[in-house]
Amino acid sequence: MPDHSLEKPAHCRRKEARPAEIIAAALHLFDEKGYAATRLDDVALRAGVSKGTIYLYFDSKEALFNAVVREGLMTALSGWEVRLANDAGNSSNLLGELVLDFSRMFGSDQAGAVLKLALSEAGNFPDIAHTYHDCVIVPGIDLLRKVVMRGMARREFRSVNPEIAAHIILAPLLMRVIWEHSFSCGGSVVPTERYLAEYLDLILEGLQSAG
Amino acid sequence: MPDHSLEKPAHCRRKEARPAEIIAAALHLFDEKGYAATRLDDVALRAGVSKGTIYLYFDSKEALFNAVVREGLMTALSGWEVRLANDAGNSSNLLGELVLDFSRMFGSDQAGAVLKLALSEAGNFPDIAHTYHDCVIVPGIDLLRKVVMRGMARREFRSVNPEIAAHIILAPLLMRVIWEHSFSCGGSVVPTERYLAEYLDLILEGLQSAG
Amino acid sequence: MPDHSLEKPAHCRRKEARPAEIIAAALHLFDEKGYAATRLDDVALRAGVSKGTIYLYFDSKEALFNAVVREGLMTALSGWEVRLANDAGNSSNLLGELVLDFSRMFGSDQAGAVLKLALSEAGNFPDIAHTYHDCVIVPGIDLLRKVVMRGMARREFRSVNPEIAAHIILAPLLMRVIWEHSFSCGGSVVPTERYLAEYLDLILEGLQSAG
Amino acid sequence: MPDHSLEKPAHCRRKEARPAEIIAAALHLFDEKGYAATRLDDVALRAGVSKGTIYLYFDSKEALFNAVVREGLMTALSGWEVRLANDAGNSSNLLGELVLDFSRMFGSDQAGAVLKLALSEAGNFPDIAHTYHDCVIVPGIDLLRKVVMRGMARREFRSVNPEIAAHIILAPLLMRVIWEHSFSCGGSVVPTERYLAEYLDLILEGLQSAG
DNA sequence: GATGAATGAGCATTCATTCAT
DNA sequence: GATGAATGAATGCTCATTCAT
Repeated sequence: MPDHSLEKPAHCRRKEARPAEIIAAALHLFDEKGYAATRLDDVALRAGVSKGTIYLYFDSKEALFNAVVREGLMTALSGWEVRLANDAGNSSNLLGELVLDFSRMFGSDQAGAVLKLALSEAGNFPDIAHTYHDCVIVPGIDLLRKVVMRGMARREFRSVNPEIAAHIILAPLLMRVIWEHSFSCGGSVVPTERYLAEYLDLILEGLQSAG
Repeated sequence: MPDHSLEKPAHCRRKEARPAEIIAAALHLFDEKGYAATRLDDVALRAGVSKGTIYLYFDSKEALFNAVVREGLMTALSGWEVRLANDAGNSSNLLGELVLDFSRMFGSDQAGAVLKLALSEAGNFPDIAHTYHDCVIVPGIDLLRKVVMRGMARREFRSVNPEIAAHIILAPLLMRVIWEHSFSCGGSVVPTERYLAEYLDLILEGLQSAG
Repeated sequence: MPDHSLEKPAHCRRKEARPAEIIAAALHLFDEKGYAATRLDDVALRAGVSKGTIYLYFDSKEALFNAVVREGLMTALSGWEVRLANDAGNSSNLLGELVLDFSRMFGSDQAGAVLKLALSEAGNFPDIAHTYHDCVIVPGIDLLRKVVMRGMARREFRSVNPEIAAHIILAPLLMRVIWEHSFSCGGSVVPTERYLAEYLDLILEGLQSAG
Repeated sequence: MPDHSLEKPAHCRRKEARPAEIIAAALHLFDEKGYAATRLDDVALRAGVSKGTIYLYFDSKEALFNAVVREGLMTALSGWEVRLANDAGNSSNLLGELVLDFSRMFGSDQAGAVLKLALSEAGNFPDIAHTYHDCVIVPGIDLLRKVVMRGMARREFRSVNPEIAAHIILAPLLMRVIWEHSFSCGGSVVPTERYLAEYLDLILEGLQSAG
């Protein structure tokens, strides 16, 4: 046990940090055990606060859950809209980089866990499912569709339904996230690098082959 | 009170059907509300039995959950191993039909719901996750890999990593199931027919294009 | 400890008796400690059931409180309306007997405790206060007013405002109940018999003196 | 931030007034919601101080409650002992004025609320009940008894038990206070003026009628 | 003195599980 | 076999109280 004699007592840590600490602890446990099976005592323990403290910042367990998911929404793909408008390069490269960005985003604990959570608990929290859908899925699909359309416009890609193509491109990325949060103990899956490379190869070939 | 002397007593009606009825009721509710949020009272109500009766057939709520998932495993893709060994046709068609079969399977309430359940509750029930993985996912991936390898062997498909390709082919199908069980209220998504057609087109193009 | 070996096990006692047993236990404790300070554990203990059993019969603590009060309403002064219509006797005697009846009613544990409860908790449970007012106070005042009016009509009583007179006649009776439920430990108050005799004497003198 | 250097710091404003402000806020809320249902947060809010400040002046919630009731005791009928000793007038008038004084006293928010409180919470705070009894009820009854005895001594009133008569005279006054604090929403009750007039008429007639 | 963030014991409520009928 | 009343451990939430600032 480290020596705390020089530190400030726990209950004096800055008020501003608390909500984030609690959210982080809650996200971890919600992801691990699901909403219903997570006890607020455990969240408190993990956040290093007492149970009552959670209620200083969140009205209820459900409100905490909401905050957890909403917090995860913010990490979205900012910057891509601008880049899409300006980038002069090849659409295949663009798509490849976008896919990599998605992968990085969901690879971080937070966004991946929130995705898993939103999908798992959608039945009990329709509002959250809706919010997640509108704030993460729809913009993601949008970005992909725009890249596909850009490729089609520039004759780099053959003619496909861009909406559906976007869904199909996104699916393996999301699936992989769910995978890792559901069967993580499974161990020896294909490493992300190789998976992405093969995946991009297949997708791009499918899109480009008109050429 | 009517005279039932000539009928079987009501509680003997379908003695053997009981477990299946309970499982069906449980699947419905587990799918709708998740494991933890489902009350055995509600399962009993929906199955038309008393709460105590559930315990005649299942040792505990968890045992019931196990039975629900295990029941869903049985519907798997039987027949395909044989067909793969004998079919002389074109691998693209074969893949197309296999994909259609997956889609039909998961489109049924049961298998789709079990997939959703297995993924959602994997964190709390590693055994179930493991079982589901071994009994559904692995065989499914196996089938797909074999078709891909068959296509490659017959020079119908270009050279890809068959394991990864199988995952990528499966992903949009699974994703779609999850989608429907999570955001079902969303309503106006792309219809399955169109989705599958575009999806097959993209995948096959990606696989074949070496030609 | 008595020998229970020949009795039925506790949880098999007849279903119909339970609510009444729980209500009786709750009334006792609500009266003694007030609504908020009464723990459902204690109610359960006193009723000889487990805490969960209370919830088989009542939706919540508040619902139990409602039932307790509503139960106390039923003991009202039935029979008096008929008697008032038929009795040919002297109004003073009639009033004396009615007062005695009130006193007996509120002297029983139940009605007195409910009166105390309804008054004490009126602030937090306006509905209950309202119900109590309508079902107990108003009919009680009504009865008294009718007797006063009867006495006035028969020239036995002088002319007073019957509504107000009824309130004033009732007040010492109610006050005594509250007294006993509030300062009961006080001990040596005036005995009920003497109190009622003096009270009736004063009241009747006040009413009759026109003569 | 404005410059307060010439003013007293805000938190020093009315240092000595604080306890009284807290007591007033507490009385209001205790009266409205009862002791148990009143949160110290709300008391603090209403008193315009922080929760911790309450503990600068009162050791505990119960201590605050004690202070609230004790504060209410002080407004008692001072001056009447002297008046009783000296007044040469008619006892009926004297009783009438005393009753009016009681009515005025309990009509003020404070004394009425404290009466209601003392009665409602007597079960949980026997000490307070005892104190209230000794400091308010007993002196009040005493005053009334003395007036009754004075009237009897002067042959203005007939012979009654003065102790019991005092209780009966007090009862409608107290009852009315309880009424207003319990069913206040009721609205259209008899106005105090009329009530008191009729009440005095009845009581005095009852006392005097020997004449 | 005054504050308000933090605490944690306490309580209402739920629900899987049992068992006498 | 089937029932459903009864159980009690588990858990979300509240609020009086404390104490570093």
